[in-house]
Amino acid sequence: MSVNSPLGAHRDPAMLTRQAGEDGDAPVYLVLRDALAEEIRTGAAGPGARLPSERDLAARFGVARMTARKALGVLESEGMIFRADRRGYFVSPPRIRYAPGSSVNLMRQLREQGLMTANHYLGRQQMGASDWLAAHLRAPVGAAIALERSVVEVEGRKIVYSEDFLRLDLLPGYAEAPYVSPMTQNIRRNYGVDPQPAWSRIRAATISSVAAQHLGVAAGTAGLTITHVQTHGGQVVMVNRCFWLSDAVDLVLGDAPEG
Amino acid sequence: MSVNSPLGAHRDPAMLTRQAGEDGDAPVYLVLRDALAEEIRTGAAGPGARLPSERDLAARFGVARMTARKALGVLESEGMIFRADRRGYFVSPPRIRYAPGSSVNLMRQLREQGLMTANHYLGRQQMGASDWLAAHLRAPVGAAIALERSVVEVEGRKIVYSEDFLRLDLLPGYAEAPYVSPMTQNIRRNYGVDPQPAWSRIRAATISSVAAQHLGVAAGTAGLTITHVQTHGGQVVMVNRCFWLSDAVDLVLGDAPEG
DNA sequence: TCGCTGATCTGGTCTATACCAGATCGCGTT
DNA sequence: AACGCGATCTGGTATAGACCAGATCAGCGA
Repeated sequence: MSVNSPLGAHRDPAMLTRQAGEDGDAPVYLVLRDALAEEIRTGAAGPGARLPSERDLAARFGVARMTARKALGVLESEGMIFRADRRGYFVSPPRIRYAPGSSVNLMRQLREQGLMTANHYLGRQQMGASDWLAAHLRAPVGAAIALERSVVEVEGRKIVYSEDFLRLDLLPGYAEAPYVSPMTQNIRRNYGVDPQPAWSRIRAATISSVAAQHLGVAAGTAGLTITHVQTHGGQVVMVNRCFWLSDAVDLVLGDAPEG
Repeated sequence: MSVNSPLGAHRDPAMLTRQAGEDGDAPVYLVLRDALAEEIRTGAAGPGARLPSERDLAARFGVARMTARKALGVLESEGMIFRADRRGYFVSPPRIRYAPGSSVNLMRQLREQGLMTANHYLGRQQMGASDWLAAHLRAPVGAAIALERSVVEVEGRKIVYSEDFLRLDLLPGYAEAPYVSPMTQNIRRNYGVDPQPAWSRIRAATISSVAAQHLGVAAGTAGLTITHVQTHGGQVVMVNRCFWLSDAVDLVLGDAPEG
């Protein structure tokens, strides 16, 4: 779809004037949201299609740019569209499905859904355990930790920023070995440690600024933070923390049917 | 805490001027966010304490009201504060913990955390299955459904709006009987049906306008929508859909330690 | 053809102002 | 003490304008 998209074309700028009847006292930005949602739903604009710019929409619907921006923000937080920093707004593809409780790792789950995926490895850092990390690893503050970072791209969009924290004292030789994916399998085979899922936490909040940077979204973007803790023999071996763009995913527990 | 809170008092309005050094080119609203976050963290303002108004903050920090509002919006989406419609902003209590996979029902989980809770029953409606409902219930469109609605209040704040959809053809006599809580137990004892959790879906999105209304928050507020499907003998008996204010809860899978 | 460059487009941020409606609080009456 | 009413405070919405920096793209030069 070009910038001259069908969305909003041939529209009477006055149509968004509040009517005493139908829309009652609904805010203008919600009326505009509904109009856009309807056009996305019925229109020829499929997933990935570009929406008109904020300024375009504002002009066509006869509202201020900030009002159009707010309407777009609602659609974004509903997951119907997503924005790419300074490039525009696009119609969202269907949410991918991810079962955080499953033993099948993320990349494999994605491939089983027939999605085009890429795993961008961002490198390794060695560090001492922070307060947060020490509490989660049940290790002393300052314990030697390896941090592996990566970004997962699905259908051309980066949607997950992942951090793996590994206890080096329980994984002798890890610091000298190269990165191998998938990580759990690598550890199981080469380090005599069999990490088992202990517990996970799902939190809806803005993603960290580092994550936002790597995902190419504005700081303060809404997301899901999922923390996985894996143990072996009563000891926490690794903690995985990943930041998801919240509109990209449905979390599934149990055997959900397709769709 | 009164409206004349310590937050932001005795502050030099010029302090938010962008510095070439420390803050680099961080947006003003993020600088203000950090300042407020720091004061909340270190200050005497405990959970439930009221923050200064948007206009107050704007004046004290020397920024426009919309900028102060944006900073507050970030803190809200991070879960550090929450807003009550037209009443002000308040420091958030710690997130409650909810294990959606547990067989223990929500109210009991809350009580086990020592929280003050209330379950507001909103009444019953009888209806025909919509497209969405028919798909989830694996029932024909228009099938007879009972809808039970309720709101859960924790520590004085309404944080969950819940809808239970029940297949009346599988629960003879339900339509004539009064509402009994907890629902699953009621059904198990009185209708010869033993609902078992089949699958659940967790989605981060804005909550529905109906939910927003019942929770007393602005339309378009960010939330979590959790859908539970329960079956008996291969048939879907009930579907529960609840809307959580996303800053109020941590979802837990497995045995997470305290804190 | 390739690579650079500058114009242009886009969202991101920020200001200043205005009005509305719900929530609250104080004051006066009963 | 209880009630009612209005002033005031609050966030919610909306406008119009402005500037910035990253992304993009057309066109030019090597």
